[in-house]
Amino acid sequence: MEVAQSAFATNGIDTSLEEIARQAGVGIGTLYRRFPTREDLIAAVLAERYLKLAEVAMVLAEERDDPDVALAEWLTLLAEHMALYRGLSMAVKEAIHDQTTALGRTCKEMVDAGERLLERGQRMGAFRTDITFFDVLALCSGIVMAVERRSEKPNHDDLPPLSPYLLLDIVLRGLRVEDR
Amino acid sequence: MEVAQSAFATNGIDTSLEEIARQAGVGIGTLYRRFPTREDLIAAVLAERYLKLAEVAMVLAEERDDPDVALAEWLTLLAEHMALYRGLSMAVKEAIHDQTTALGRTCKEMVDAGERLLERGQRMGAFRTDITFFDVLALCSGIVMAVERRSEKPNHDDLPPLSPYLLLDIVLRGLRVEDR
DNA sequence: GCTTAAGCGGAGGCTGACTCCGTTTAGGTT
DNA sequence: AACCTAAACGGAGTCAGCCTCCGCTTAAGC
Repeated sequence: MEVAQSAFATNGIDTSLEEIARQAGVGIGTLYRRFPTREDLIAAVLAERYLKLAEVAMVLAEERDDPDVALAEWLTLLAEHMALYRGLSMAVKEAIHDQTTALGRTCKEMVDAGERLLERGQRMGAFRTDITFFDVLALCSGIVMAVERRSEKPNHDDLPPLSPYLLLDIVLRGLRVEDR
Repeated sequence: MEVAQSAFATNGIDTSLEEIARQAGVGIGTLYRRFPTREDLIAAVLAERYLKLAEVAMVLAEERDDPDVALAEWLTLLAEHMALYRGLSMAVKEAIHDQTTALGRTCKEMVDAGERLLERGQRMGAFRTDITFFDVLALCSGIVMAVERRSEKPNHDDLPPLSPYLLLDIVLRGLRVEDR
């Protein structure tokens, strides 16, 4: 079942639930009973990935002496995660502030781990102290949303590619304190 | 007619077109004949605002000696514009790269004016030269998207407010060259 | 007063979310 | 083995919104 749901990857997170049910060879009713909302399904699909991100945050906090590098690496992973399925970044952005949804609860640990990564950097004097981790998350999800093409228009001429890495780099520079 | 369309303001840019037609006291068919796509309608509603933004960009380029201040002021206006109607930032983001839509064409002048503002700053050595104006636009629209609450859940507890101004400030710092 | 073409409006077809209820299935009981 | 029951299943049905198409209205020209 989870397997078929990874069809998120090809059609984005807004794939019709009927389509998913069909591919999974299961009735639409069954799908809704197991996952009452789309977010429950997303959360189920992504749960292990979030645990991994939380772990990695802690590892980076220990292994990287430079908090700047640590945060940069972690945000890169987070951005790559959110870019996996079209529409995911928006869903995550909404969920992060809403612990009442399954997805929100699934993100919790990851968010906390990331927050510690930022606050450690702030204590070490690497980052501005007037920002919260929510600001950083907003920027990261904003970048991914901005880079996403909504639909795959076939002949949509080769646009300037809009690298999320460059945009992340800009943001990270903006997070650093002025005089280093 | 245009007047009724400013009901975008209350329900966001995704307001059902039938609802708009009803409020305008007009048939759905009539609405579609005048504005074949939703973007045509948005473009019509926003056209003068975009001209204004283009003008302002040119004024700022002359009046503000510091290109940093000029870009900051202009991006603030742009962000405020995109935050006017829920969903607008995403529509604009998509349209900017697609001159085949009415909205894309309406944005054109504004984008060009903003681009000159950035490039002037780059020539004056204020901004990194490895970025394009599309990067800046992406960050700006990303910020507005990230700050938007998708739906107005009534009792949605007072979340941390997530100021777009702070986020813009971060990005602007990131745009500046390292050693000033 | 009549003709005709442009403009109007809404019925209808389509898709997808979500619900509800009749049916199937499997486990336990005699 | 036959039966009972409760849980799991599946899809028909309802609703909303997008968009098209076609019959009707209206007004301008004769």
